[in-house]
Amino acid sequence: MKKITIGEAARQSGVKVPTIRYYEGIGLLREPSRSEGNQRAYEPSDLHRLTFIRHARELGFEVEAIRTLLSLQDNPLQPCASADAIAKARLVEVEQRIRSLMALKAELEMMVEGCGHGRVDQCRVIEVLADHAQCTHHGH
Amino acid sequence: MKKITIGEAARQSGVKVPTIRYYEGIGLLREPSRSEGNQRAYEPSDLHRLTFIRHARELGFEVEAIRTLLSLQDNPLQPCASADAIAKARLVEVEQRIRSLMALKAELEMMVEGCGHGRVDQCRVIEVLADHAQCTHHGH
DNA sequence: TCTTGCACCTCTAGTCGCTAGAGGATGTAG
DNA sequence: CTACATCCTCTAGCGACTAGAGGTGCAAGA
Repeated sequence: MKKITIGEAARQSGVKVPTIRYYEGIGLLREPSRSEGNQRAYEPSDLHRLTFIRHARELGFEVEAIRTLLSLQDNPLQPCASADAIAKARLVEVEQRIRSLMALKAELEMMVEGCGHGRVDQCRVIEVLADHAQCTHHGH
Repeated sequence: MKKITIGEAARQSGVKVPTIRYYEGIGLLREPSRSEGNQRAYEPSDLHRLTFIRHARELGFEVEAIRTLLSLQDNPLQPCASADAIAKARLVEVEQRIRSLMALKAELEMMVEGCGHGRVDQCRVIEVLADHAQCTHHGH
């Protein structure tokens, strides 16, 4: 098996070099073997793990959730209810976030459209911010 | 004008007490006058400013953007192009974030639906995370 | 062989927007 | 007068990195 440097691992996984070292520090990634000159030498399995982590981070999973997902991956004979629960919880979060962002979008659009590009004292943007009652959405 | 305590200001503005002190520390809020016993005494104008800040934070504006928006509000005779630009930039951010979250939602739904509640080695959640090529959306 | 220059090493501190807690002073109600 | 809530300042912590200092390793060209 070919070992690769941390820089190469970064290139291939899409995770930055300091972030890889950070993941090692918090125990997401095992400590790799070292070259004679004390440089980290990664194996293909580390690369897989890194890619898994990157993908999960992109999906917005927190490090603690990823820790659980990784330990599930390491024990493939367990029931996958935990993985399912984690993904479902994340899905609910994402759905909520989308709803809230849609409301914000509507409010921002109202602000921007209402701006007549005149002076600040007639500006809808400032006005809406100053007076919450003008919001169409009062959920926040 | 009636002065109020920081706790009352927190209650009326919806901004927590330590957060109000924090805003003062970073210069978003002026230093209020003090009572004999060195306790902060806020005026109605401070309350307006706090509400403005809270509302802007809820809309996701960063503190630096709010600093600019506040200085615009303080100088109402200026043209409002800056406020407009800030709001527009925020709108673009929100739209991008919504798009990206929609893609994540689709991917998470696929993961959750595919999970047959069996063992981890057949779990779609883990599988998709491990193999990025299975994603329907390759933007990330 | 030497040197250039990049990639690597460890360690600490900074980012953002708060939040938590220690340890003490003040204000108010009974 | 005594509780007790609220206030004060100060420092440290959160998550997930990112930046920088100060030093070592290594491969390639002159």
